[in-house]
Amino acid sequence: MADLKNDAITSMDEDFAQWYTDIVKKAELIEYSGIKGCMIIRPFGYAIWEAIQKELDRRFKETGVENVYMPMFIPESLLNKEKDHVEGFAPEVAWVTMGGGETLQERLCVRPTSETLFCDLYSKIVGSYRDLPKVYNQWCSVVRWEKTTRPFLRSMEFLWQEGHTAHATEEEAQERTIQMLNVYADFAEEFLAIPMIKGRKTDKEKFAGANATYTMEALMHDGKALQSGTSHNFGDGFAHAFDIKYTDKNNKLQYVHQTSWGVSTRIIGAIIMVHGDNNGLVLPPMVAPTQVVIVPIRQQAEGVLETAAKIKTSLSDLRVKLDDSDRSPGWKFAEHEMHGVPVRIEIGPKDIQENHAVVARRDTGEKTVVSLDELENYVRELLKTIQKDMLERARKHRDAHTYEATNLEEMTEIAANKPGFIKAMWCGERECEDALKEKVGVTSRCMPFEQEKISENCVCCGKKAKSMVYWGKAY
RNA sequence: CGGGGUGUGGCUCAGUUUGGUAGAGCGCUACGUUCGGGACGUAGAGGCCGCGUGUUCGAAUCACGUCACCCCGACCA
Repeated sequence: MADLKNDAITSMDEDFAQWYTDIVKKAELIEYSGIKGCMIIRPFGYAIWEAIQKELDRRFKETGVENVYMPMFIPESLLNKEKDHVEGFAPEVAWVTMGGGETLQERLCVRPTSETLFCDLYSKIVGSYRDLPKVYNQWCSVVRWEKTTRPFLRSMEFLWQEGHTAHATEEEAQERTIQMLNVYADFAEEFLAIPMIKGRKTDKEKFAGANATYTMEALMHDGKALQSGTSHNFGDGFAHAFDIKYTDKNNKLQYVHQTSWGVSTRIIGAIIMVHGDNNGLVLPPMVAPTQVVIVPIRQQAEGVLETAAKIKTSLSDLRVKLDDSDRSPGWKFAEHEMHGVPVRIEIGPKDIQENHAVVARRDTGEKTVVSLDELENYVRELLKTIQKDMLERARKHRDAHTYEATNLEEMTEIAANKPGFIKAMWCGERECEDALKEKVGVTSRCMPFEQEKISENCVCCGKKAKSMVYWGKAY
């Protein structure tokens, strides 16, 4: 704990990128390793990931997901089986060409994602309609040879989960694709207090090898978008490439229909950039490794630590920490604020004399004097309130930074001056999507499920519009 | 992968122009006084200057190479 504590972080208004970097370092989420693009996730950062894993995994299993573990190496021949997929990923795979000092007969890629391995497995274990569906998931790391990297947002190796399913029918696959997107978005809103826009990716933005990609997009504090989770419907494309067939009830051979879906440690970047402030991280109570910290004032004075310990015991079903280190109170305040602890209880001799404590909220900074008799209930309620308020605040911020444009001039003006989402109509043509990227500097984030009619015509070419699209600058 | 920047105790940086063998503040350790928003005093510890090669009597400083990190773009979870 020797580092950095006395330096304030860069203000987010002054330099958002530097603010982000300061937080990941000073809140002790990560340390840089000596390896390009690979970060060390420190205990505090990993605790956040564990909380995410635990909750997501629970939600997965409620929908019938089973966990497996796949090899981290993929033989080149296997990766090459599906044309779009290999073309999409080839530029960013790492290859193992030697083992034990010998050159390999066939080189192995370090998985950038595991569709091919799951397909290979399914081709072996699926034979009858009775074997379906297969709803597998794995928690693992993957490697993508990225050109530039940022902690959590884009690293060469990152942690994630990847779900891969095989179904008898197209309808069932589509249902599962949407189901998992909903699991993600509900999780993000209820657990991480991050409101999501759900929708479909344009063909340009969809996953290599997919028929359709669905996404949830969040808006960061600086007005940039972050793709926070994706769910893909593969149709039967991979099934044809990998020969995954089953015999149906009528004794006819059919190809399976598949899906895949993933959420990565990138979502920790979203937590930071949606909720954080100039004092550091702000964590929603649900995901916070420490939900309540008790800071004793003049802790060697009689009765202070004893009272603090009693308070801790009364809240022991929560994640409570009593900070009785010999730092000054002010130091502890700043320290726990940097780590985003949602609630702080201050307790000193004066409080004890008057039978109360001071309760401070991390999200608003508000301090309240609470009777010791009511403290337990007060804190429990406060955690719920904070969780709710944080979602509400994030939603307001997003809505306040969501704009509409009906023509190119408007859109250019907004994109240049008002960071955020831009809702605009689109004709469905790739040329217009490319042109908006070129001229306006925005990419399509998604075609939301909740469509609105902003106007009749495409914001770019003026022809008849097919759908409303969220546009923006993205991480 | 292009463009820009940075590597000197744990952290932030000075020193590099003009080569002479390393400094400051913070942090850290011990003791004491403190404690309601990053306390104070006293005494200490800690660095072959990212790495490599070269030039030189002599390199943190000059040259070449290399690695890593940061920022901005193009591509991705």
